[in-house]
Amino acid sequence: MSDSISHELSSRYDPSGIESQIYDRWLQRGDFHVAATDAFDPYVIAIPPPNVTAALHMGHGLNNTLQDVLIRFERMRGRSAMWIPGTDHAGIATQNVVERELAREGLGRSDLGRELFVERVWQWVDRYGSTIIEQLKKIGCTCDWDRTRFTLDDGLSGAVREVFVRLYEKGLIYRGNYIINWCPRCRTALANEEAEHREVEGKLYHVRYPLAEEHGRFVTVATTRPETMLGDTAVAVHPEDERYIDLVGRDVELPLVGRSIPIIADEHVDPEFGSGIVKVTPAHDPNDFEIGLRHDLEQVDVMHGDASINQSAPAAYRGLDRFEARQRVVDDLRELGLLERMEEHLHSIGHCYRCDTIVEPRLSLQWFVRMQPLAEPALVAYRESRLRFHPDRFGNIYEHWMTNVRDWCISRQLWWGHRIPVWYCQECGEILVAREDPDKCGACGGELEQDPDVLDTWFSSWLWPFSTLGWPEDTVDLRTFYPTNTLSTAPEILFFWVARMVMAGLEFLGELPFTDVLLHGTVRDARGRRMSKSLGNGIDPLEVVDLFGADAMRYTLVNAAALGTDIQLDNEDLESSFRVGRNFANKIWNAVRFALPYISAEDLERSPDDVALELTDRWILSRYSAVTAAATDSLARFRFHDAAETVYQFVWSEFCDWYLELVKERLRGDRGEASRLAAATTLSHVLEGWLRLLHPIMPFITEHLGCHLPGRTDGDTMLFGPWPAPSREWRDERAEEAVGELMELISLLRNLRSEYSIDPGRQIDISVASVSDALTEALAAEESGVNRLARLSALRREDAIPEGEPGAHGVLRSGTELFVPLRGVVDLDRERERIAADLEKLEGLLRRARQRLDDPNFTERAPTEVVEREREKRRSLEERYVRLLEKRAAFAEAR
RNA sequence: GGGGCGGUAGCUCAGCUGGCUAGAGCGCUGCGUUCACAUCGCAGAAGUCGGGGGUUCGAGUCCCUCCCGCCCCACCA
Repeated sequence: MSDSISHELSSRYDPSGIESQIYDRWLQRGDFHVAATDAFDPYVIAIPPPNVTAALHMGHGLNNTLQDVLIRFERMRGRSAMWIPGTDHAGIATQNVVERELAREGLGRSDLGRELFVERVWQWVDRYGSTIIEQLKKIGCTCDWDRTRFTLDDGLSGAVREVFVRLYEKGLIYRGNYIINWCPRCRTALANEEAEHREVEGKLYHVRYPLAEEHGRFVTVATTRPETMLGDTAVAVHPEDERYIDLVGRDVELPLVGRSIPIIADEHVDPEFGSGIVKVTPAHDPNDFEIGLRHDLEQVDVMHGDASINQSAPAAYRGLDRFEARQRVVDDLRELGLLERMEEHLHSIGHCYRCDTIVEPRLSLQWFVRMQPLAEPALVAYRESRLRFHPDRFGNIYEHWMTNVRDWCISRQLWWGHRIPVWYCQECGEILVAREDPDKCGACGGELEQDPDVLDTWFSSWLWPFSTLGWPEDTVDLRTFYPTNTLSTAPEILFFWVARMVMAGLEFLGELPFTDVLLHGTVRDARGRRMSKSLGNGIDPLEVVDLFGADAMRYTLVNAAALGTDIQLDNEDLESSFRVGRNFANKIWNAVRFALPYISAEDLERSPDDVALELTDRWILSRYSAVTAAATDSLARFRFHDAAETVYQFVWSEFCDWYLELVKERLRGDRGEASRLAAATTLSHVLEGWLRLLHPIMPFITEHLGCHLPGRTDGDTMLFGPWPAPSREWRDERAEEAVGELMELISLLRNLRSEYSIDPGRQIDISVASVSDALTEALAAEESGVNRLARLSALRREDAIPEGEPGAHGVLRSGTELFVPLRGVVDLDRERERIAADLEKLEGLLRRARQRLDDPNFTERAPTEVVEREREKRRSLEERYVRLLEKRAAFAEAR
């Protein structure tokens, strides 16, 4: 029966077909859905909603694998694990995509008008919006798809509206004219965080402004944006700057423009920088804006929304793009002899995070959220350790941002998004902010017009952990699943999203939205560059899934993702990048394929405690127990890499390389029924156990093989555990010591074979003496296994190793000696060399051990167990040393 | 200008609270295909843990300093 199954399994693991079949089965059974009414000890993750425009990239692959590992792990541990999926409407990004599509038809958004355009975006979303959701399924994500949400659906829009109104009523939302970051290409305001500052090699222009009423005298100002001088309304010096104190109060004549502007004194000016005189453009620079307020200066905005020069500037510059205008201004200044000099200047300037256009700081009437009152509780939660970051260093970054938080510009001059719920009365100017759309002015009954702008995308995302659960309604879902537990995301959206969610959760629900924030590393290419569309160095996760399977990809990612570190993959050599995972899947496959014919449903049900365990069984059970504890602890602490590595080493190096090899003959019944039963029982138990340990990381192959174990069917699943919980009673140091020495013996014999070029097929006789108790026990239990693995024809126990006979010598750590007679083939010189080398190494170790133990500081101050370990080490080293000395003496005489 | 991260084998990286002879995978060298796996097995070579100083009985691990990469934040025009 089981034999026939094993024949179905080919010698190579081929994930294609298997994965989708298994996933469909899970879906059909509704295995990922958790109803609030049945929830037990919920464990909840809200997915970072990918943009609807997104296609899966490796960053998603990594992040969602990690979340799925956590969800599966907790689900197997018996908790109601619920993972809320969904997508983000991604205001700017999505509008851009659709505008590009329109452009190909030769249309602009204004050709359609607002309503048709938004209609068009919805069509696009309906058509492509679920792409990434389908892709997440391919990599095995077990989201509760029934709960899939979209930041622009009715429920979430309601939450956004409620929040806007509440904050407005509380005085935390206001409208005002301030300098914001303006993207001239997207033609919208951006938040501070949405302007990415990068160092750029620019120029610093030193320009002479002639003093009014004093011909031939100038002041020199420095600027990196000469075109903004068209909007200058003052020139400023530091109030204590001796050099210019006499100038304060006089006027200069603004070149090219011709208006007179005052020279003022302001603290902000740094007398050390440049000439110590600064031009003041209140409408185009945040500092100048502040200076302007202090000195009641006029604000002259010289640009249109697309950053071309507007009517406020002299005719010669109108209509020019800001960079053309810059060149023209510089040329004209030079011609007038007013350009004193130009120098190279490295400075950092903002770029639009969506289209990379250089943003223009610009005066603009926008809506803002007052952040400080929201930040305070968010800071306290962190300081009281109710909110934890992994790795914890991100806590500092969070704290710094929260402490220096600035108001949030939330209005966007776009059409795609949540319309700002504000109406302006056309008659009396009354401003209405309302939960329900009003039709007449409440004050005068006049006509109303709604604010044309929409809200920042993040203004809906920051509500995600509770808006997805039905807030502001008081739903069962909300009461059951909020707060969520873990948030996993990339560090770059710590401010955009994570920090703001914390603030929103505390403000609107009075409770943190999650307790643990996991910030994973960045996926990079072989040269260490971040993977990106523009560099074309990305890896398509679906291609990897097609080539090697989702399990191989997941294992590789998890294995590479040590907490807080970036991971490097080679986009030009996928095989080398994902080989680890692929090979491991194949190893698992073959281990099970080997085991299947020997185990039965009864073996699987029987407890190892109910059979006559032999040493090898006790050893693997002990190791299994230790590994399970370690892996469980690692997963609970977000140390995915450790968990993956621990189980990998156990499965490959201990279970496959040693346990399976040792029990082969027992499984065939060569050592009697009782022995066979113990082996089959232990094997079944441990095998299924580690399949479960691996399930969160490699869900498909483990589920597939798990369902092929005897007595198991497609109706069974690993999804709901149980998570392995081997008895602590199985920990057996004695067995680990004995089998450990057995492995040491076999390895040494293999080493000698290799060193002496003994034909691998040839069986040899060896002798052992001074055999330790542990090895005695191991040999009693596994002599035939040793004979097979080391290819021995005989293993003779002697009182002493024969002296003077030609052969190879070795001493194990315990002091056990072994001798391989090499009649006729031995090379005496070679053996002397080998012994000398061993002696030298031992001498070094022994010297260090003795030095330590001779130092009373060490024996008195170090913990007793450390001292004890050191003594044991010295004892072992001395014993081996002495034995080897004897060998050397014996060889000295041998000819 | 602040803040942070990294520098461990040829390559990519582990090494969490200081304590067995510093590990893994890949690569490399040699050997090995009779029954789970060549996507394999066995054995091997390979490391001044970036440099220097300090704390300690003991430092890859803690402190200082320097060098070399990288990142984040910041209103030096």
